Amino acid sequence: MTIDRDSPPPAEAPRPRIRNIAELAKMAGVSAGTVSRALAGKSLVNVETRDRIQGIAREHGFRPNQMARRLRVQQTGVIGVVIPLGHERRQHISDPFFMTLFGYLADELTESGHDLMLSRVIPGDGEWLDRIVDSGMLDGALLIGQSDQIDVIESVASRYLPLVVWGSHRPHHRHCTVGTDNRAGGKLSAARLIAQGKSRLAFFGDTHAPEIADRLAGANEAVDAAPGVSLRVFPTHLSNDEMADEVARHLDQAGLDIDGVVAASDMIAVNTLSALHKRGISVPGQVAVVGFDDLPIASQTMPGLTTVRQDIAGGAKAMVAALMERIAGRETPSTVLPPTLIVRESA
Amino acid sequence: MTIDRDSPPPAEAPRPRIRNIAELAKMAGVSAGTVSRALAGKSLVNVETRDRIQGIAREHGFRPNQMARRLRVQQTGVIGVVIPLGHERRQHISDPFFMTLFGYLADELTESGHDLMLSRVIPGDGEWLDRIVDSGMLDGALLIGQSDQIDVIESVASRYLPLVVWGSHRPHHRHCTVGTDNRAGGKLSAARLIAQGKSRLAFFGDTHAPEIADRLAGANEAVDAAPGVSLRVFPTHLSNDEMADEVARHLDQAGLDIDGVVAASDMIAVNTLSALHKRGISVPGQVAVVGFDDLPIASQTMPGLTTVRQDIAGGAKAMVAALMERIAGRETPSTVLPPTLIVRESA
DNA sequence: ATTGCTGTTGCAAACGATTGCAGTCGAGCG
DNA sequence: CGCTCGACTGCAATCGTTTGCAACAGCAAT
Repeated sequence: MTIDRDSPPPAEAPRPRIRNIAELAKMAGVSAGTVSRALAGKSLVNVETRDRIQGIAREHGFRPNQMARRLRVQQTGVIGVVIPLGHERRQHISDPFFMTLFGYLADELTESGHDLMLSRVIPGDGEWLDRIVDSGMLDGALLIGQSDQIDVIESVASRYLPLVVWGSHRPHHRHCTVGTDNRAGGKLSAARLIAQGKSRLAFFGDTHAPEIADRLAGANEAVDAAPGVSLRVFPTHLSNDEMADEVARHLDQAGLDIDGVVAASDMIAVNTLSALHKRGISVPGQVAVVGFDDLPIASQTMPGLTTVRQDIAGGAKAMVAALMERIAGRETPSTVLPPTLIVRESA
Repeated sequence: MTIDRDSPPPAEAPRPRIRNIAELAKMAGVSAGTVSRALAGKSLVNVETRDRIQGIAREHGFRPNQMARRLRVQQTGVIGVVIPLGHERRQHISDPFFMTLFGYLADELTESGHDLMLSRVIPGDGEWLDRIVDSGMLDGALLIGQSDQIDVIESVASRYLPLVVWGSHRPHHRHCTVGTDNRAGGKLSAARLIAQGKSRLAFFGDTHAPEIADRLAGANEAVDAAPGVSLRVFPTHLSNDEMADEVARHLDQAGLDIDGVVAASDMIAVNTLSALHKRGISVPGQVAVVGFDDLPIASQTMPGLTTVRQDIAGGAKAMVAALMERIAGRETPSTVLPPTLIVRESA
């Protein structure tokens, strides 16, 4: 299992390494200021000294220390990306939805020349977000999900402009959010099931998170508008390990008292599909399922998952755009993205 | 789509914000040095002045600037995580394997009190890694995958100790790697198919990446040892969009000339499963499939995916452990993790 | 009364860049 | 010849901490 324990490398040191601008300045016979300007390619230095300095720098592989530069110019080019872990404790970070959004965010951010920092989050302490935004290392911060930390978020947002949050917008919120119209999404989901002739619906999800609560509200809206249709809610965690068991338990408990399930996420839906399959219950014949998110995985289940699509890529773009505005000192309104129903086979 | 354009928030500023340690020092009537020590909880300051200073800090929500502190103490607590994008250009970052490993890495690192920075990667420029490690912002760097950048990695590794790479180990490499024994994994995969009575095998994957080439080599090893068994290789990209089409094309081209496929990754396997299903080809009856990675998704396909498991969590742990050693200035050997065959229904 | 601690605190020098301001030097112009 | 101007370059302050060293007070021991 462990190999290559042999000799250390021959440790060749071709040139003495230059540690800072002052050393390079001495070598070039100029002052530190000139070196700084030369390396930055400013026009104030004579082209030939500039080239000479850049030559030495290249030759010795010297690059100015970013930490020092950033301290001096008072901006870092670093954006913090944070997931608040409120109720769901462990491993939230590998949640596929988070990862997908995170991937798009990373693309957008690096595209615009920013670095991206994932900061330590200590739940259960009302100061986690303050610690992050006050660290002085960040030009701005992006939050993925509100969890149950609305109060903390609100309080920080009231004094810290460059903050954008993925989640649900409420009229009295002061913080800038980008998110899907979850209520509309929930309604789409339930409405689809009802349109397919289902009437004994179940909702699988954890309604402590505001997003999920909205989806449930939307589903209820559709149900209320349809006479003879009922909806039971089964609390289901979002973290992958507990989820599978919980779904199985719900299914066993409810038996065939349900003929349609509106899942609060695609992951829940996928687990439901697989649990139904194990029990020999046909989809969508006996029980229809509709998911939420439209993650890549949704198109690869069998049967294909009918789901409510969130425009994750568009959301990421909107978040970054808003953040850039706010870094520049301008207020931005919240954005709510319309969901769309993607019909596949499961409902 | 855009709401809440109304009035800006009332902008309450309860207390004048403290900008730095010196201001706080003036308020407390002590020197900056004392404040620094007090905030750090050092024992050298009188407990009662310490408490007083901490009180003022808390009251005003003051936190020392990390950029300055890190410049001074010459260590950042930040670890860079980088994916080299060599041949596969776009969207590599949302690759589920990468994301999964990244998630575990993030867990390990934050666990040990480190921040994690995803740096901009400019492919096609031999200096990308130098730029990252010489930025002066990082205590160390973790690379996910070698892609076709071995030369660059080797050259940086020869002068920069705190660097650990996920990927294949070759005897002459000087850089520290952590990775699965891909050859053994490939062999397990093909051997399973052969043991199930399959004899016309196909390999789906992109052999430009060293990891994948190893898996193919392992598969060939198993094939060579079994008389009458053949293996054809079908180049298949790793990025999600092209993959589905390619797999479909392969299947149409090969028809039933194949009865088993060793997929270079679970994502390829999942796509294969779904393409087979669409064509009405039974799994594992007519064609058996085995994947590679054992991502969470593998257990949720129908039929469940038989696959070669990489110990991603263990790998992440090993990478971080090695990195910490190296940050402390000690050499570490490479680690190669044994793969295991996870048997489900698809083969 | 001197010496020697001990427990606190202040001073000032780092850390490694950037940048406004002032100085130098030569050329050009009246 | 004196003056101005432009093109460079150097000086030194600044960003906000940390930390070695010195200082100082109070107190016990000599």
